[in-house]
Amino acid sequence: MFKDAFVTEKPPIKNRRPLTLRDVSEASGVSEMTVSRVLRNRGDVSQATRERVLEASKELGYVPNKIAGALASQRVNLVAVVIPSLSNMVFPEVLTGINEVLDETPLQPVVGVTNYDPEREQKVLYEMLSWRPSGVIIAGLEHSDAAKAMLKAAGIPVVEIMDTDGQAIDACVGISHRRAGRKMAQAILKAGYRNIGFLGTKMPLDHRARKRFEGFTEVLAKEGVEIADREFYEGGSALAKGREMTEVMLKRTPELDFLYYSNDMIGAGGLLYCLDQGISVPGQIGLAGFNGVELLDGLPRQLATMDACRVEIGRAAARIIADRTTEAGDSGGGERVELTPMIQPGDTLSRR
Amino acid sequence: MFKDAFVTEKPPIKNRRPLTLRDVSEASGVSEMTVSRVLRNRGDVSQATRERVLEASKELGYVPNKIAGALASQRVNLVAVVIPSLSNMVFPEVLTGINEVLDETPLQPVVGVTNYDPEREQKVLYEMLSWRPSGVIIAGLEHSDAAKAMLKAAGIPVVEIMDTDGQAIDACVGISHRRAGRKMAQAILKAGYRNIGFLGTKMPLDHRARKRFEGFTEVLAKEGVEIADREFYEGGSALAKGREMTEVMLKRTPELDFLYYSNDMIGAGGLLYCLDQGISVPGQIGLAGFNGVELLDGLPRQLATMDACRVEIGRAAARIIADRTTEAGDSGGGERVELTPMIQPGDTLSRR
DNA sequence: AAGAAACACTTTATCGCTAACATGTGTGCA
DNA sequence: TGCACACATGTTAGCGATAAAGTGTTTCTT
Repeated sequence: MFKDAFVTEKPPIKNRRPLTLRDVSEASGVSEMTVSRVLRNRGDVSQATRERVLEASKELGYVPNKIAGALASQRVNLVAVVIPSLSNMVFPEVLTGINEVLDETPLQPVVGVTNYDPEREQKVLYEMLSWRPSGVIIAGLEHSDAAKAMLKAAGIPVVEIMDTDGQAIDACVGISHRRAGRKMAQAILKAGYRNIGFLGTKMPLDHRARKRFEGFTEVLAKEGVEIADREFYEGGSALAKGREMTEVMLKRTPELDFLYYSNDMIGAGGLLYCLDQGISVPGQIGLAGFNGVELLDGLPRQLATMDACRVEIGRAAARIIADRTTEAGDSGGGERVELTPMIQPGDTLSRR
Repeated sequence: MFKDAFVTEKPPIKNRRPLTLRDVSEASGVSEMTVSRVLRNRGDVSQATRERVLEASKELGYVPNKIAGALASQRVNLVAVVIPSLSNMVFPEVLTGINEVLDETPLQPVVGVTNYDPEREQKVLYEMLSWRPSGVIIAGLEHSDAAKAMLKAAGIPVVEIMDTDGQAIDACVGISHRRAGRKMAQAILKAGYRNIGFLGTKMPLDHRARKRFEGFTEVLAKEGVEIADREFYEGGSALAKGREMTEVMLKRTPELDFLYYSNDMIGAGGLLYCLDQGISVPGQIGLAGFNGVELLDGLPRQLATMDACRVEIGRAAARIIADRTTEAGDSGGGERVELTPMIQPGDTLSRR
């Protein structure tokens, strides 16, 4: 038919059906299997045909169909990464660590965002698992029962990250937020502060912030100190919120001599507020945040904080997945990596 | 055999092969096809069987295999999103917009990060296209020839975002950075500033920053004004860099009366530096950034900036993809959406 | 009351690839 | 010379789903 001749001559960009291995095999005069071998660098293929195939493939602009490939080989080089948010900076940094390690493997991360919503987490997880990834990296140890069941049933490596205070499904990489809270409390008490205020996010769903808070109050309680005031926020620009909350709290409870913020962003806001108001830091009032975000480097004074080891968490988690998918006898299971965050006293903690 | 009996009785979490439609169909006594129909809510199924199937499916913990589904139906509900970075905050916001829109469709975004490296972009794109997504959203108009070829050949909707100054492959959503640079220059000149310094990233690969710079200098030139000093940075904490660069520049060129920063983060650093030094802003020196990041709300003074419409860009891009994949006659092609960024003069531009 | 149409399913044939095995060469070694 | 064996390819049979077409039942129609 004319039409066919046409199509063969110069595929009119539009109604051209997608290229397959067959097209490449015909163009290079070998079997589809050989083309497949060349494209995957697997098995014995002579240099001559290899070149011929590669050329034909490039010529046509062929892009392999991984869907078909994955189905046939029962192997998917994807790693599902499920995190609560991208606007927190914490998680992009974790992703950086994951990328770093996976870049040297055939594995590829796929990110899903839950917005701190367990229901959404479950949905996202279901979606991701339906692509049959080689592994899952998921933030937190708290998940819906259904989500836990899915993870257990998936039969793939699962690494829960960020937090080690709790029962992991399989492997686990993170820091103990409870301990982090305790450490900070100790440091603050040691510096001599006694009237301590806490400022943070509303915590029903931010389990890690909650655990830090619990560890924090636990140590204070042992010394007979109670949180003198507290304030919680939700949404909005964290920096601005930090400002506002600090103002509110200092007006309400002027005798405070220390403010512990559940993250560096609101802490930075508080710091800026104090400096604005001419409040002497850390003399009159001490401040500390949590996370060690890079941002802080540019502030007029260095906020005391605690590094959450974000990049390292990402790296370690990715390494576990990579090792387990590579190693023949899919060895391990249940790895547990607890990193130790260090206090960075900055300029706002020691009372000189 | 004993072993089989065992496996049937109580699948010992380990050597259990993954569940398939067949397992569900056997468990509920209908054909695989019927199960498939139920799970996808498609076609006629009686209420009775529907329930039976759903129960069996939940009971077993079945998760459909989208790989197989996609291959069979030749439909993949993924949208590839290719962006240069996640640590810039600009892109997470774009993603937010994309998510917002796609959440109401069956489509799902998959993110790839290029680190501003064209070669990496090409690789990431290749990877993504090999999953045969329903569409591509990609940042920028500048791509390697091979990347452009792939995009053209893919036969799917392609939306290039962020930038409208140039030739799009297919659709395009963004702002004109050249115009944004021009507008800012006009506003600065109008406010009476004449000794203007520019601070930004090293630009070989950040085409949008480059275009803003070009637009900016173009307008200045028309008025016979030349950039009095300039400074570029790379890597590190943007806030800290803003501080440092500002210090360096003001020491080198004390007669400057305005500093234009290529992004808000370094602008904020500069602002903090000026306030620290007791330099009167905007009296003695005016400042402006670019992007309208939320962060700025918390600063002691509101930095002049220009909203880059990030969330809206994400929304519009996603809408184009969604519309084209839904609509029967896959209508359009070549949509072009140019958004208009507005100057937010804040407290650092008008000379009172 | 007979044919059409709606319903509730099942059967069959792919989708594009890869695993596993089959086939056909040339080489080395006894 | 012949047999093993590495190499270079081809063949066949799925992977787990869905589209499309097929098979019985009901339920309208008029």
